[in-house]
Amino acid sequence: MKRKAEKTTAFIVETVAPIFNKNGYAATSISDITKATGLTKGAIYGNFKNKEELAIASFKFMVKSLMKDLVKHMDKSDSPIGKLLLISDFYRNYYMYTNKMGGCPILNIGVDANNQNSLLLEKVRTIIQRIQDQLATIIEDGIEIGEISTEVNAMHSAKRIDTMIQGAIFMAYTMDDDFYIQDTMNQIDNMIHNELSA
Amino acid sequence: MKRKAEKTTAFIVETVAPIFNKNGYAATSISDITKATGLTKGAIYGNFKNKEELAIASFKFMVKSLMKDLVKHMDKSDSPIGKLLLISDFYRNYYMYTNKMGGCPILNIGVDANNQNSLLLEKVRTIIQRIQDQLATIIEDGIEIGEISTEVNAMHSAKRIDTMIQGAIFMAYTMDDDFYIQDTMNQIDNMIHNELSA
DNA sequence: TTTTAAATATACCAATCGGTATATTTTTGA
DNA sequence: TCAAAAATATACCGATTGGTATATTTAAAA
Repeated sequence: MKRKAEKTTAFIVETVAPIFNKNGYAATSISDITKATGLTKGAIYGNFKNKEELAIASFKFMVKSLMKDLVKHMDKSDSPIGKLLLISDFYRNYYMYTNKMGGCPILNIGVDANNQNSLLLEKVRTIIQRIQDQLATIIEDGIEIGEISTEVNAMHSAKRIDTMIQGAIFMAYTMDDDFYIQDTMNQIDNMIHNELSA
Repeated sequence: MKRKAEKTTAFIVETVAPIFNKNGYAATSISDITKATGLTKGAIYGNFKNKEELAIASFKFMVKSLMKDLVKHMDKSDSPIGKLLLISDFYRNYYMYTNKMGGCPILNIGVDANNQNSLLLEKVRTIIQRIQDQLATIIEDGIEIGEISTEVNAMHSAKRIDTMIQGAIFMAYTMDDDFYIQDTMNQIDNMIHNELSA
């Protein structure tokens, strides 16, 4: 007796993740969760220690699939500049793309967890750090092969791009207007061409 | 018998506003409110119809004092370019400044209210719109007196600046790192000098 | 097919939720 | 000072909260 129905665990996470993302941690109740999954408390607490653990699993799940899609999109180019342009290109569809999962988990959970749930906040910080590290690595690769100017500070530029992206996402969702994302991605493309390119 | 002790109303709002700002609407309970104010439910519900009305009053209070300080800072210069530089200068202290009120209310309530509380969301949208309109007006004034290039789209630039500011605030608070704000304000200053100035 | 453990459902817990009706206190105008 | 009204406190409401103990069902190994 080994193989347990851990399909249920995955099913719960997939079903519940958009709810946590939309409503936030405190505003999502266990009854919301049982209602959405069609399962009972027994099933939920049989698969997760408590609400917090489920929220963390949900966040991880969303970010994982998000990053997988982003990396897949990025890999359409081999050159660092090409990859950078594909990142902004990915975010051009981000509003539509994240709508089905209740918005951007990094923004939503980042704000929600601040001063509320330190474990969740730590997860958000880790993923932001990872995104910026990856960005910086691409820029450094570009510098190495002479595609990007040697005067560029890779980590600074990575943080700038990430900051602009998050600002655009916040504005787009709060104002329900995709313009902010499109315009910011244009700006980032200009930055790549004018400030980063060697 | 007219003059009532409407001091209490103001006192409740001032005391409770940072709590709503930090915790969000759903995560702030009436008992949080009575505990913080030292008053009872009777006093709270005597001054406010319900929790939502108090949350809205709290948000309005924070934004009002925020805008008052921003405008006061801006008014240190008469020239449009000078005013724009004073706006970025204002936000250089924003992290410390908003820490005592539990973070940026526009970011916090904006994210919190989305998909949760449509009345609050509407208030956030209104204030963002107002900020951008004011910004655009300053830029238009600059164009009129020849200080800013006629090729500049005032509203577009206003939205760009606002988007970058909000991104910086999100990153600074989520990562607990003021760098994001300082660097973004440098970027905005560069934009003002290189892209906006005639 | 039967045994056994894993998975899920049911029933319950005290605590807290937002809100209200009423009692009490404080303030106010005369 | 005194009566009326305004403001606040108290006591309560049903509903819901996150969580648990136990009963039942499901599924896997023999």
